[in-house]
Amino acid sequence: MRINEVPAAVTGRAETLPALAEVFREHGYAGASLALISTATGLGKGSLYHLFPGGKAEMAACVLEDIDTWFETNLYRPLREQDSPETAISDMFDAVESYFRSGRRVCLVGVLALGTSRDLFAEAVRGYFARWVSALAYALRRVGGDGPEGTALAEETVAQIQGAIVLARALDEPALFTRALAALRSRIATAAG
Amino acid sequence: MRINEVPAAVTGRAETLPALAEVFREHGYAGASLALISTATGLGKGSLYHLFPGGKAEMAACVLEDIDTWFETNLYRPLREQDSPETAISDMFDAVESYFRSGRRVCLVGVLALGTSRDLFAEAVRGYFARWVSALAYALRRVGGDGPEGTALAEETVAQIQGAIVLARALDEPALFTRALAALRSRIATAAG
DNA sequence: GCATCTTTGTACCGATCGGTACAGAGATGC
DNA sequence: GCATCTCTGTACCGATCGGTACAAAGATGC
Repeated sequence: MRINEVPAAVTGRAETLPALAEVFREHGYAGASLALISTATGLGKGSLYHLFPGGKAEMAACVLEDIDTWFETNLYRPLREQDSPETAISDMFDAVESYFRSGRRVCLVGVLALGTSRDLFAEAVRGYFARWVSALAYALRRVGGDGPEGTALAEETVAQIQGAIVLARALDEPALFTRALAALRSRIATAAG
Repeated sequence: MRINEVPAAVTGRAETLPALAEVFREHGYAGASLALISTATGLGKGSLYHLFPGGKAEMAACVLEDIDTWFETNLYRPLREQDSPETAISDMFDAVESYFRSGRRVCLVGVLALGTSRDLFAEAVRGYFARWVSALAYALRRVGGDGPEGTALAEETVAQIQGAIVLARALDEPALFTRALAALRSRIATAAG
């Protein structure tokens, strides 16, 4: 391990990201204390600051990047590149349903967007939603062909997903999230058909 | 001031609530430190704990109650009781547009719903959204007459409002919020007409 | 003016915050 | 086996956390 520079470190980082993400999701950026992070990851402060010299801010930034990559790979790219836009859109709803655990799991990017920490991660937050909307709008235009209509429907769809997470959690009724996705599917099918 | 029991205290409380609400909105429950609260309200710790012996938790609870009362008076009751449900719904959108400052202001109840602090205020958060949905569903049923359809559309509408706040803030594009409200208005008009 | 009660600023409490320092354990190369 | 480098647990730092104690200031009643 003398020649190569950051092999084990990178590996170790990737493995902690899911636990880190969960802490930030549940407690927000301000509420995620190092003590919580330490227990959630099973790592002491020494290890944490070895992996993330930048502290909490770097942890959150890495988590955001990880999430962004996942969405880019599993949602945005298919929406843009898959041959059948109908299939891509349907796959998107499947992915959303399972990623957000049918409404039981919160969207970290949405949480950050609402807080003051938005300023810290403004660009990442903006990019995440902007690329979601634009990829979906592109797919909608391909399937429907209604010119600029796609963007409005894409915005409404992404907003509906975010709002459904809020509402499902507030009412403690995960079924509401699933229902909302089903309604969106049929709305889009109608608009396209 | 010997006979009556809590006159000045109550007055003082009500006057601090807007500033308190703003702090909780911007920083969340965990992020709203007493130092921030103190500067925002212009009150020292002595005064704050005199007005709210229960500390932060009581402050947040009072803010939530205040918000709930406002929505009950200005939105829910009109939706339930106004003669014309169409007017009530249109007034609701006007109120929402101005209350949320055209998407520049965040919904505190939504913020709390996403965080861990939801557990502390679960009942208040649940009630706020449950009554919003049910009042709107009732108005929609009165205007449309499609049986149980109203609840689904009401849920979608409230979720869309919440999601539009998230998205407008994330993209730093308040116009998106206004656009979303306009789309909802016409969707409801279509569904009703 | 005096006594009473309310209101408020300040000092302080222990706990916890994010972050640093560093010694020693553990792995690796030769 | 020994030197080198990576990793990690622990102790500690100053700052800030939410909350308390309390004395002085301000209002009020008579």
